[in-house]
Amino acid sequence: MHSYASIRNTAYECINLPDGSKADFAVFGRSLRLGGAGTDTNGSCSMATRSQPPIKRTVTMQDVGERAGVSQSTVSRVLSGSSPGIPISEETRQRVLDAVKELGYYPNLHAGSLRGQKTRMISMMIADIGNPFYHPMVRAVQDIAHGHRYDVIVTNTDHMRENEMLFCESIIRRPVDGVIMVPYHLGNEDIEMVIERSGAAVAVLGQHITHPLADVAFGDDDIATREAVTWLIEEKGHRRIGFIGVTNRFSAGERRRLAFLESITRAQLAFPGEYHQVGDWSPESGERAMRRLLSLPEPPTAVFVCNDLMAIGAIEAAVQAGVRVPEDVAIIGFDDIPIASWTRPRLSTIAQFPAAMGEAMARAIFERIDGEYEGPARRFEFPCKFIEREST
Amino acid sequence: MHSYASIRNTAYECINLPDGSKADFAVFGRSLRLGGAGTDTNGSCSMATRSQPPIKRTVTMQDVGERAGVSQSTVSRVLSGSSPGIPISEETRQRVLDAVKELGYYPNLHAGSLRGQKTRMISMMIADIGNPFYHPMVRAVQDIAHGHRYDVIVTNTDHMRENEMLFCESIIRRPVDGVIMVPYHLGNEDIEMVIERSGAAVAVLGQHITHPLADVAFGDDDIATREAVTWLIEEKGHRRIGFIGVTNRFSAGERRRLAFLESITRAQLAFPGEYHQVGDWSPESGERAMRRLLSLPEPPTAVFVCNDLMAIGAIEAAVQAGVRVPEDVAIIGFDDIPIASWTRPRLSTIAQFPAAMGEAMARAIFERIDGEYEGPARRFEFPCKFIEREST
DNA sequence: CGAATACTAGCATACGAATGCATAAACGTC
DNA sequence: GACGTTTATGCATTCGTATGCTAGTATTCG
Repeated sequence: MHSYASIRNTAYECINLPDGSKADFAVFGRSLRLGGAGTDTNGSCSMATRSQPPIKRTVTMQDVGERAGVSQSTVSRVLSGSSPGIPISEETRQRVLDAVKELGYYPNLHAGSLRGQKTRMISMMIADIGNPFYHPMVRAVQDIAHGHRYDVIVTNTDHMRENEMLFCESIIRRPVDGVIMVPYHLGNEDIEMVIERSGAAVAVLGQHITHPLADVAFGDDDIATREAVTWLIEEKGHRRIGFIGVTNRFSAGERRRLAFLESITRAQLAFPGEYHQVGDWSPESGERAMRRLLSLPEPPTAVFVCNDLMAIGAIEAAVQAGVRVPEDVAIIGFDDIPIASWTRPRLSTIAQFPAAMGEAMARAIFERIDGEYEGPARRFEFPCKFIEREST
Repeated sequence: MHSYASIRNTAYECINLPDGSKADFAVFGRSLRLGGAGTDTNGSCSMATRSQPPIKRTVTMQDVGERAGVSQSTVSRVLSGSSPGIPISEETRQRVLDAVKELGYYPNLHAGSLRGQKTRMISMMIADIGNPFYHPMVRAVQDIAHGHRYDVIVTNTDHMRENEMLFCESIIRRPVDGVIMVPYHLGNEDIEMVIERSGAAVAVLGQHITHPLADVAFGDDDIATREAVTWLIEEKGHRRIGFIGVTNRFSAGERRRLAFLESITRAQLAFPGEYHQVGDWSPESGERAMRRLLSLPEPPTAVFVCNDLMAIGAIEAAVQAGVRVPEDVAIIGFDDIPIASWTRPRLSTIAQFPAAMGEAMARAIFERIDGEYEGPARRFEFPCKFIEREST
């Protein structure tokens, strides 16, 4: 009934070109309907002795072989480019290729995964898809993976340790070729376990990871933080600066807090405890934190916020409280997510480059997967960049 | 050396509880280091005849069986809750469970996938992770999937037909239990093929899909569009209304265009061709489209934009052109992504409920996967809701 | 006391593809 | 014409798990 026109016409008829190049694609099923052809030479289902109706939905190499009058192993060799030592006659190769087309054969990736070949999957762990910071990163990883004909499993942790550990377990249960993660709690031991048990190539966003085999990407957010805070003090003349951060001894938030404190101390400014507020990266938490700061008897005249989402919440809180930004209070964010340039006032922030980070991590693991690199862990550092807009 | 403390302490020791409930988790490896225990009863690698060093990274049921002094099949039955007819003595069960713990055994999901059991994966196709509209949807799907202990493969199509077809092919090559997609080009035939070849449960966001087995979710965006446009005309008194849409005969954009035209026509307003501008869903394209509208000799006093991202671009274009929103031109968007309430002016828009849609689709496929529902396709309609803010 | 009936647990096989090894045919050489 | 060599293909096994079938041991019944 259906013609499957759109799929059928795809331009992927490139299983194993005569010139020796190979591809893992087999398309152009002349008739993708299965089990109904009728006039095949020996097209009846080979499982006919079963009590179940002979409906077989998957086309296997066995089927292709029967159709072409060769064995399954020959089909495998034709399709996989036959290891150089083992020649295949041109006639056989052609018969197999024809049968592949006629039956609409596709290789079953699950089989290869089980045999310990490539799984053609990578797994990616991020904290929250809802945070735009991660989008370009996921994007970059996906694009590179798809270029390698890999699929990507994406998982959120919501910054929770338990979810990060579940992620590791899921990799042991379903080993993949590569893993990219943004851990907030996991340490080198956990990564060691993932590598040892799954054999995957691992890349991590996180300065604190020093596993000898895990490639690492990170931003120099401490430097950028010091520069920005110093700028607030020296250029803008702020003396009372608040800080909205997060709780986690590993995270970038903590690194930024230390860098912030360093700048404050160096300038010999006071930093009362109430000036340090804690959120959870979300706009709502930023809004709450800002409200607390604004309700202080002597509120800060500038606030350094650990990410843009919380900074946006902070702006919102200020607007609602009738406090002008930046006249009454300056706000500075971190990440430079797209929204940052659409708020009013537009948000001053420190740009990171998640797309570049994602790309670096993806390239790193594919170099390992493809055997192009086998050495020790590499560390990719990405400079951050302060962007002055209207909120400071 | 390493203790793997964090993983080891996870609270997932719940393989197959005595009460009959079962879980597919096996954790608490007392010693997750492999091949080094030394004093195992028969812990030496069973593959010792190989020339390769006896480093075996994966712990299999065979290993567990040897440790517990039972066969692999018995281990399987203990762990999988043993089909009711086949009882297992409590002592054996306990020995197996102990061995599982001691060896840190995890089931290998690839094996089950090959055997044609559940793959414990679902695949999700969206147009663009960069568009916040999809986040709550992906989120909802992931959360429900993880609740079922499923992983989610996420793929972008960038609205391109070719990528949508590649997605279908990838599902044939690596069958999954469930598929959720947001197609812009695929039709019923393509979905038929996916279902037939992969056997997956399929749910689709898209009113135009009427496949007898594919559950469908969609919003009543045409109704919402008519209401909003009529409101612009009747309540706000606009007579010259522009439209920024997209090109695609299937997409929601086209449906909204038709609904828009209907309202215009019913009000007997003129709609010159230049008032219809086309973008590609992105803010930049919205900005360009708006610039074209504003440069007309008689620009519209209100513009209906097919999604929020383009509407934000439109606001940007207006601001840059010195045109006041909403005094000089009213702008109305579609989707109600979070950013919409952070722009200035805050964007009036038509809310959709992507989280609810994602949840509906995920529940639908899991009902089919779990065999709780086997009937014909269901259609889940979600009302849209106009939200008046400051841009109109 | 022998036989029927629980209980248990192991053996063998299948899933789909890759690959080492064996084999068959064709050809050339002495 | 026997043998070595090349060329082309098939057989059998492997990956880790689930499961139908078989076999053995206790327990109970006639």
